[in-house]
Amino acid sequence: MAHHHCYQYPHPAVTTDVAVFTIRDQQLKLLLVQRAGEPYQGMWALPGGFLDIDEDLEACAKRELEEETGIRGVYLEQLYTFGAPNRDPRERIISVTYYALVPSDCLQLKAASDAADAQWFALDQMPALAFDHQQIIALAHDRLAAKLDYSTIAFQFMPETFTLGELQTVYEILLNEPLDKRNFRKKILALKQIEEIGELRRTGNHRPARVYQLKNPERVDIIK
Amino acid sequence: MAHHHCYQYPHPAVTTDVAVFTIRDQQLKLLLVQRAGEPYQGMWALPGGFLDIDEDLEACAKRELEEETGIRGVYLEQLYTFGAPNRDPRERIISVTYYALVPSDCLQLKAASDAADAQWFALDQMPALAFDHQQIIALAHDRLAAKLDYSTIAFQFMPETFTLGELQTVYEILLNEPLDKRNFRKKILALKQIEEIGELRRTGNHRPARVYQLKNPERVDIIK
DNA sequence: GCAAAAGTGTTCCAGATACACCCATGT
DNA sequence: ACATGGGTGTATCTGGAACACTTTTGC
Repeated sequence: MAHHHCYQYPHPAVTTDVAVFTIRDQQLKLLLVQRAGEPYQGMWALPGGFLDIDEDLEACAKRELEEETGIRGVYLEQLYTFGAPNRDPRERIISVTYYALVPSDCLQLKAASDAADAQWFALDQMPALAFDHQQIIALAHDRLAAKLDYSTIAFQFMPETFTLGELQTVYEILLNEPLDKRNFRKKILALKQIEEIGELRRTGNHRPARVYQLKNPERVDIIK
Repeated sequence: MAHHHCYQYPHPAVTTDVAVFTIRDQQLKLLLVQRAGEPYQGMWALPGGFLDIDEDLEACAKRELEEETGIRGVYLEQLYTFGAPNRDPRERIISVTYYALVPSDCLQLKAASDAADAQWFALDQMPALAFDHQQIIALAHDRLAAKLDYSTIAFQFMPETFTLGELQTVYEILLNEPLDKRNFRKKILALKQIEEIGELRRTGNHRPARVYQLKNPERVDIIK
């Protein structure tokens, strides 16, 4: 039953790995799974796994993400392909990596067969990571930071409806600096990416806030 | 001698393909090779080929590029990884694609074993292309256009020494619009990426131009 | 002396930044 | 009544865009 798939020349294995970001507890966090098997058993790694032979790359990333963490329907973008000859001790593995952004109200994490556990980690409190995943995360974080400036990618962190104050908080966490409320609102509304749904949300001892939603929830636009 | 490399699960093949751009005859051109064997025999394709099992991805792109076209030592950056299940009729192939920029004085093209011929094509005069290479080229062109705005990537088209007039012509070709000479010089010199070598170049019936060179020829910086 | 590209500063405009007060609610 | 975040407009600054003439050479 073993080694029935034979080729004239050696073939590397191909995997996908996904760096999933969200905003939780006023911090940017990343989703990791604890490895159930060798190699690097017990260490933490990005969700991901081997490509099925008739499966599209992005479909593989989505499938592994759902199998290992229960997350689905998120914004997903290809990041980079890693293929250093010895990045995996078992065999030559090419990893096509993706990064994903999930809304801050996404709670549906589940541990599944390939992963003993899945957990959110703040970027400055990461455990020891398997393979070259530290490098993948660093690149994903750089890309996310760059895209904040010239795209509407940050909207992908928002739940279906949200207030301008909540959106500003997300931007402040991502940029790690306070923003001016009036300038922020002016810039966001000028993008014409969100619209009022006509409701007010009351939370706490203060004036209720207008509720907005994205006009094109799936879309990330390049701005400027 | 065939099919000695066996695996428990099926493995895709991995290739690299490279979209090489240059400026020639006042046009942005792309390097294609004519396919010597099946599939798509006689059609044109990007230079590229199969990854050796112990070879780094970028090394593979550079090796195939030199084997098929004689070009070496160019600026090379990973573009995207294509892996639609039926993009190659032979077997499942994942292609890690790169794009490269070569200086406009690069003449060393040679036909080699895998490619019957190598030739520069203007982007609006492309022949029929093998596989999904049309799609790869479109993406590479988009990326190049985007990077013009926020990086110093255009300098990679310049030979070792050049004049500001030559540099402006390159930008005008890439952006497909005339530029104001004074604003262009102001912006370029503000980048502090080039320096005078102290010589003048006289070409034609007019005043000689100062000759410049890059301070860091290998480096591409993000600007703004 | 004429044609052709090299070289050089200033004005103007638009988009980003800085900034302070009133409003609606819960306790 | 007071504490809390929601909501709003204007003045200033800065970086990009527009713009014309003199210089040096080959013929």
